[in-house]
Amino acid sequence: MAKSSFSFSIEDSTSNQMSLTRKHYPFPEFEPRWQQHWVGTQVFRASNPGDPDFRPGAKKYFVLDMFPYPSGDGLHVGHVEGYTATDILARYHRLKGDNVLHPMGWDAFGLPAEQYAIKTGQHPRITTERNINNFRAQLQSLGFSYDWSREISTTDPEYFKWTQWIFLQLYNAWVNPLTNKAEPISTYTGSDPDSVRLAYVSNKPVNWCPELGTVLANEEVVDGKSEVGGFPVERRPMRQWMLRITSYAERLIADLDGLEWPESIKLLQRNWIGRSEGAEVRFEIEGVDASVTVFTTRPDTLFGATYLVLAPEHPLVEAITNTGQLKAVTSYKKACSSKSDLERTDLAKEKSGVFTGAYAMNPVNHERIPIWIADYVLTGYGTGAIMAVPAHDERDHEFAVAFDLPIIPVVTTADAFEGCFCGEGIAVNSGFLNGLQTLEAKAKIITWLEEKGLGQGTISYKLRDWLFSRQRYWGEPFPIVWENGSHRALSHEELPVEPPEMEDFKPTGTAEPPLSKASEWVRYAETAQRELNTMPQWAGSCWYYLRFCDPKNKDRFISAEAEQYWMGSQGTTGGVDLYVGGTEHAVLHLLYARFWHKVLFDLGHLTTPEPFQRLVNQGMILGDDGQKMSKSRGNVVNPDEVIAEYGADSLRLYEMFMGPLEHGKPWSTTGVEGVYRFLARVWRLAMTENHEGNYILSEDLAEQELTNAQRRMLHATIKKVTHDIESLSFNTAISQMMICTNEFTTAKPRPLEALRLFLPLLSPFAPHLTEELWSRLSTKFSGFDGLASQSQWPQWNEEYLTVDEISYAVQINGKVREHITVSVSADKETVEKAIFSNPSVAAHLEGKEIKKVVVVLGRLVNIVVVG
RNA sequence: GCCGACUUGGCGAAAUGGCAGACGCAAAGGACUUAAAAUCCUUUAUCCCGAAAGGGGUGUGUGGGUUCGAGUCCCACAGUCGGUACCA
Repeated sequence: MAKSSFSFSIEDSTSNQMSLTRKHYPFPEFEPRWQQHWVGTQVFRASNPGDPDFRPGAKKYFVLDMFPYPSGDGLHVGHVEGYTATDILARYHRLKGDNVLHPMGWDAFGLPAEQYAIKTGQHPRITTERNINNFRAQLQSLGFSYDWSREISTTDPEYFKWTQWIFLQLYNAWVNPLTNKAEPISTYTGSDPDSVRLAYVSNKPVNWCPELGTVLANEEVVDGKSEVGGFPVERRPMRQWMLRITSYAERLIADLDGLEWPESIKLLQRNWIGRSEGAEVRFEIEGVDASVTVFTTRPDTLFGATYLVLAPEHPLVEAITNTGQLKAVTSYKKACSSKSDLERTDLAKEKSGVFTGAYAMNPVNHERIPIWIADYVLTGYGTGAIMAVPAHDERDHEFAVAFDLPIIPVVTTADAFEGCFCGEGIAVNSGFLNGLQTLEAKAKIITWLEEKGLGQGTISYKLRDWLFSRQRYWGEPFPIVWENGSHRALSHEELPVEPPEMEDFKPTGTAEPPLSKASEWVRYAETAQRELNTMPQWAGSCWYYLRFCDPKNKDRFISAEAEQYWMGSQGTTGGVDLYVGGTEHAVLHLLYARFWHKVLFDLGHLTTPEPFQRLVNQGMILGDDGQKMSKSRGNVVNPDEVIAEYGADSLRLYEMFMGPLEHGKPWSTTGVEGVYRFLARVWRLAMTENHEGNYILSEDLAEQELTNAQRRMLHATIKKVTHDIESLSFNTAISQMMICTNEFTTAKPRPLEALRLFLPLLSPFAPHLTEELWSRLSTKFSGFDGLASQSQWPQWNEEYLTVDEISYAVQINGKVREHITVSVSADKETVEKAIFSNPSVAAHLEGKEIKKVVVVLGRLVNIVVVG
């Protein structure tokens, strides 16, 4: 920012008058004025069915931003990019007459506020409120057309009351395997409802982060370290709430097909869910009345299985280990459990493991094969046990080589390979499978296993159930109490469960959550205590898009009418019409929200199966050095400073002009100056400075018929901007508006009709400038009634786009040699005739033999010659 | 390792298989001005021939292919940036 000609910035801030005269156009005066007007008169309020001003004929358009976490750092230029894109769409659809829902709110629970509170002693509610006020002011200073009457915060008891209510829906539901849908738990007829609830308690090992004093979801652990802060994470068993998202794995994959999402994001979700088809095979254990079931994707290689490996935590390990190996097995298990995930990953290069002393029988050939334990087999995936086929699996191969275990090839291929071969081929050394292709062999062995009752075809998923509790203060408390060691739900009437007022919410240093210190709050009744965990930050963002449809509803999380209207299908699979946000939420937020939505859909609370019909990821804005913006690099651009220097419209327009929305792109301050100059040129289309230095309407303006060229330019611009907005190609829409503006800057007199058509086109991009010009023009001329924000999107007329003559490029062997102008109505023969009668074309063809002539009407002619 | 995205002037970029570089930035020259800023006009991929007007060659990461014609489609390779990582 220091660079450039603005060396009087100190004076600017002390003398308002100075700064006003120095700007290319007086945005510091009118931008705040219009922002106040829009907010004050609720210009962008959306009406719901049943509201007095509701227009039943209007199409609905729900355009949503990923709502921000209101951090203390304030708004980032990256926020501005996505929010400007959606604002353009919202304003465009309003001008087209649609009923537009464009809301904003705050994802305000979360660890940073709590950690800041611990450091400063201020209650997170205070800092959160302050940050929200700051964020709201910043968003309003950009002129975003949100319906502020629908503002919500996840920390508001009126909001999290319903977050807790949805949790109870999950708690009180199960997935009926017959229908594959969630149903009320009352339809479950088994003996142990707690074992099938969608929200359940688990004591399995979880990701515990001692530094943060909380457990984390798998998704929040990166390379064995916490995603937030990068602290080491270890695995330890703890009593935790889990959500049974795995019951929805299949549908979460299948329903991606109908969504207008980037293919790369769909792929990311598919990979995360990690569906793999294979088989479970049962191996009898020698000398013990037990069997091990393994999961494999290559049942066709069963004849090549030369040993089994169990995860160290596998429940059978103790029962099968023989006395001779007991010591080795116990110490290996201990070593594994004390290792953090980080160490386990670090040591992954060397395979380790120990022999249990037990043997299993390979069901196909009755071979006696040893059973090992090793930490390269994970307890949470498949059955926690594998059959090792070292000839055809790299990990098994490496392990077999390290521990000198037999390697039997059972698949051949014509291609040469080194070490082990993992691809598909022809089965050998495999008894009744010999000679079969891998695909056929798989089918045959699965049938065989199923007939003999030794196993069956099955599908396994990488996706794990969602660890849903955190040991934090600043989150939604669970609507659960414990009594005599068992849990039960609170009734709807007892919601919301608000967190207790606490002075000290520091981590306890143990696995006990901070809420344990609020002893009065914890004591629910004589014999009942409240659940001490809180929900993760994702909870609030899982359903906020629904609440925006009906934010003030006291009786329901969303009314049926509002849900059907705003989330309704209108010919698509339904949901939010456009959702814009960063790729960082590709698997976490977007998967969790889809899961909750499907549960609520199954239970009859919603009418569509997916929340977000169309998703677009904005690219990252980099510093002017091409690196990711960060405080340590010192390349962070502060939106407030850009607004002060060039205005909100310039910032909005620049971020849209930088390049395609989806791409990452580096910041350039001189680039901002470029669009700033463009906006100043638009200003001067209508305004001029008088002798006193005041802006007045330009004398060049006149009720003057457009020339054909001017009309063509305007209508071409309407057409291109319309198409480009719908395809989110904002950069090319802006360049077309620049071309159009340049055409009119020199026009004298300047037809007012041009401004009547042009200003609405620009208004979604630069709403303040267009509003101001519209208003000033209305003082003297007709056709500028009301607000520009509430005017009409113009319609182009194809007739005006036509031209009389077209310049054809004449290519000879693909190289352009001449340009020849021909009437637009000329047919193929006429064009050919015109070209061959041209003397300079003839000169090029001198002494050559014409092999072929290609005429592309309206574009070019290619003459293929030899010689 | 695996998966994905990307690669076009000095820079950000544009181009339904049809005249590559629109639009903007930066740079250079000019007009206006006492001067500057602002504004306006002109030039600007690159090499060669020419005093000039003009003409010709080469060019979209690299190498092949399809086509009358490829930045765009196909194959192989390289580089950059994301994501992921013993998932059997």
